[in-house]
Amino acid sequence: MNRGLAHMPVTNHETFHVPSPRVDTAAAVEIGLNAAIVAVQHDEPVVLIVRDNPDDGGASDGLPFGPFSPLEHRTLDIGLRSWVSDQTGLELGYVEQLYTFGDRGRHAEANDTRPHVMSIGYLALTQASEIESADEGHWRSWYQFFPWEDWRKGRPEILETVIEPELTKWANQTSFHQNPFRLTDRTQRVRLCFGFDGGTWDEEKVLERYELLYEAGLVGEANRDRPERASAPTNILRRMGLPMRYDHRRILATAIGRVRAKIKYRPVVFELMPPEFTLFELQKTVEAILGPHLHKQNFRRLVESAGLVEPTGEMKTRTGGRPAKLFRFRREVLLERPAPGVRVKAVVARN
Amino acid sequence: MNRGLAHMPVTNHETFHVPSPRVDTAAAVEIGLNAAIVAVQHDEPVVLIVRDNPDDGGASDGLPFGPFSPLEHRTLDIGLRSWVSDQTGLELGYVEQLYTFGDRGRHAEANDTRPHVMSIGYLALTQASEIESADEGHWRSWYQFFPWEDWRKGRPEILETVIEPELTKWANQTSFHQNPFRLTDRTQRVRLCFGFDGGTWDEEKVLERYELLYEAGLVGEANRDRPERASAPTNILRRMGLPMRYDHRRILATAIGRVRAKIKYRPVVFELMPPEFTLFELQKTVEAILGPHLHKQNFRRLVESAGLVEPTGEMKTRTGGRPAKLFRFRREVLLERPAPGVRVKAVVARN
DNA sequence: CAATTAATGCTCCGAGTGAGCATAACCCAA
DNA sequence: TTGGGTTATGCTCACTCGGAGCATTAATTG
Repeated sequence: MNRGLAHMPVTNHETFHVPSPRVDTAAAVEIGLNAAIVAVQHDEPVVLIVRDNPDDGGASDGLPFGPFSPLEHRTLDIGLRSWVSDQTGLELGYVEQLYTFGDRGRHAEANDTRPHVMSIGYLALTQASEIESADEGHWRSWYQFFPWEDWRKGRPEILETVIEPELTKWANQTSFHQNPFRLTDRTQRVRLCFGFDGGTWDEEKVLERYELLYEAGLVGEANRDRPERASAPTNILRRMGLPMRYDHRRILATAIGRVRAKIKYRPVVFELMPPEFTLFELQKTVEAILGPHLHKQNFRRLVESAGLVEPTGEMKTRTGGRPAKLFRFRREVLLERPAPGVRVKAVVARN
Repeated sequence: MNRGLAHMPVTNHETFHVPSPRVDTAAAVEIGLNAAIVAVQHDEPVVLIVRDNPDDGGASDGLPFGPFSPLEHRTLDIGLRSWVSDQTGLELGYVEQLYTFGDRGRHAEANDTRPHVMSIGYLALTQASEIESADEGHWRSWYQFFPWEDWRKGRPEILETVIEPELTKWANQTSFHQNPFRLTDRTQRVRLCFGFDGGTWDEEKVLERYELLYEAGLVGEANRDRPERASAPTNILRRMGLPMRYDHRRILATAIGRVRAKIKYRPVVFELMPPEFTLFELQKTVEAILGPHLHKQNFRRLVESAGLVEPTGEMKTRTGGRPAKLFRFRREVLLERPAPGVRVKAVVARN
C-alpha cells in the first residue's frame, strides 16, 4: 500500500485476483480517486492544490483527482500513482488510503443523467525537495483551509472570536436532551470536538471538527450545498478558512487527522524529511504537523532513545547558533519495535 | 459513521451532498459492501458467516455482503445497515469502514462480460445477546480462520510446526538483498510480521501476516487464485485455517487488526458487552480480542482508574467464587479523556 | 568582544505500570 | 460442617518514562 522509505516492506500488497461475486442489483457507479499530497516546506505543512475551471460556486481550490479504471490499472494504488504522475509530474512515495465517501449522489433523481461518483480519498507524503517538479498545481499551507487547527502560536484566536460563540448559538437552537450528561446533544459534540470549557483539545479530531462546522453552517461548503438552510453570514464564513471544491476539504481534514495520528506510532515523519537533518529540523516538522510546540530537550531524548535516528557524523553549521549534528532515519528501528513513532503527547497548551 | 453506544455522537456524519465532478474516462464498476460482524460469546470472538451456494472452489464460508445502490441509499453506511438487516435480521449498532479493495478485476479481459466489482469492507460490533436474531448465517470463532492469531493459550504451536519452516523455505527462494539489514527482503518481512528469532509479535499486524501467507502460497485462497504457481501441499493448507470466498478472509483480517488496535484507544469493548458485567468478564472479552492473558489486578486498576466503568451497586453471585461487583460503561469518560480505551500493552508472552 | 541563538548534557520528580502478596467471600464435596 | 477450590479485591513495591528546568558549549553577528 505504500512504497515509502519509512515503512518496511511488510507486504507487497500483491494483487489478489479472486473471482468476482455477482452483484446484481447495484447500479454502476464511477470511481474517483482524490489525493491529499502533503509536504513540509519551510516548517509549513503544505498540500498540493489544483485550481482549474472554478465551476463550483466560488471554490476554486481542489485536491488533484482522477478517475479509476479497473481495466487500465490493477489496483487503486497503481491507478492513483498513474494519474498523479501524469497530472503533476510527481512520483509518489508513501501512499495510504483514507476513506471512501459514497454520499455524492444524494441529489440524484431518477432523471439525473450524471453518473454516480464515489470518491476514495488518499494521503500521500512527499519530500519538500521534490516539490519543484509539480507541473500543475501549487502548494498551500493546509492551515489556510483549517485556521483553527494551527496551534503553533498558541490557541488560535478564531476559536474565541468566532467558533465558540457561533457554535454555542447553534447548540442552543435545540433544547431537548436525552443523555446522561444533562447537556444537549449538540453541546456535547461541540465540547468534545473543540474542548471548550475545560475539555481537552484532541489534535486528531480534524474531521470531526470540520463536519461539525459544516453541519452548523459555519463553512462555505455548507452554504453551497444547502442554500435552503441558514448559514452563517458571509463575513464569518470568510474567516473560516478557504473552501474547496466538492468534498475535498473533508478529504483534506481526514488526511490531516490521519497524519497527526500516524506520526505517533509509525515513522512517517521521515517521509517528509530530507535524507539528513538536524534534530531541531525534525522537531519543527513534527510541530508543523501536530501544532503545539514541544520541549526541545525531551524531544531529543525521545527520538534518540527510541532509536529512530542515528548520527551521520556530519555537522550542520549554519544553524544560527552552535552547529548541530546531522542525523538520518535509522531503518533498523522497524525491526526492533512494533510501533515506532514520535510518541509525543497531546499537548494542552492553553495559553 | 456509527451509532454505537460507546462512541459519543461527535458528528452525525450528516450527508454531504455536493455537486459531482465529471469523471469521464472511468469505466463504471459496481460496489459491493462486505461486513465483518463481530461479537464475543462465551469468551470467544465470533464473526457472522454465510455459506450458501459454494460456487467458489471449495470455500463455502463467506462474510455477508450486498450491493450498494446510490439510488436507494444516501450513504454507504445506510446501505450497509439496510441489507444486513434484510439478510440477517440484525440491526447493527457500531459500524466502521475498513478499507476499499479495488483489485477484484485483475483477471478481467477485454471480453470479460462480468461487471467490475469493488469491495468496501466494514466492521460491525454487536452484543452477544442479539446473536439469536440472526436469521441466516451462523457464528464462527474468528480463530478458525486465523489459528496463528490465537495466543490465549500461549504461543500457537502452528507457528513452530508449520509457519516458521514453510516461510523460511519461501524466504530462501530468493537470494538478493539490497537493504541495510543484510537480510533478504522476504526474510525481513517474515521476521517483522511473525516476530521469529527475537522479533516481537505485534497482535495488530493481522492483515500483514495474512497477506504474507497468501503471497507465500500458504493459505487456500492463494492456491485457488493462482493455480499456476506452486502452493503448499494440501495437508499443510488444511492446517492453515478455513479459507473464505472471494477476498473475505482478507477483509476479516483487516477487521481483526482494526478491532485490536481500536480497543486500546476507544471504548469499543463495551459494544461487545452486555449493559452490566463484572470486571473479569470484561477482561475475558478483551483477551478474546487481543489474545494474550492480562494481569488481573492491574487490569482492574486500569479500567477503574481510567474512569471507563462505574459500579452499578449490584453484585453477581454465580461467578464460581466470591461474588463480583457489577459495573457498567461510564459514558462520561468520553467527555473527559481524548482517547479512552483499554490501554493494555502488547504482551510478549513467549512461553 | 559581547550579545544572541542554538545545541546538548544532565537532574529531579511524579505519574503510570508490571509483578506479586495477602485476604475475603462464595461453592462444592467429603 | 469443614476444608479445598475458585474468584474478587485491596495493597505494596520497584521501576520506567515523561515533563520541566538548569547549566554549559559553540557557533554567528554587530
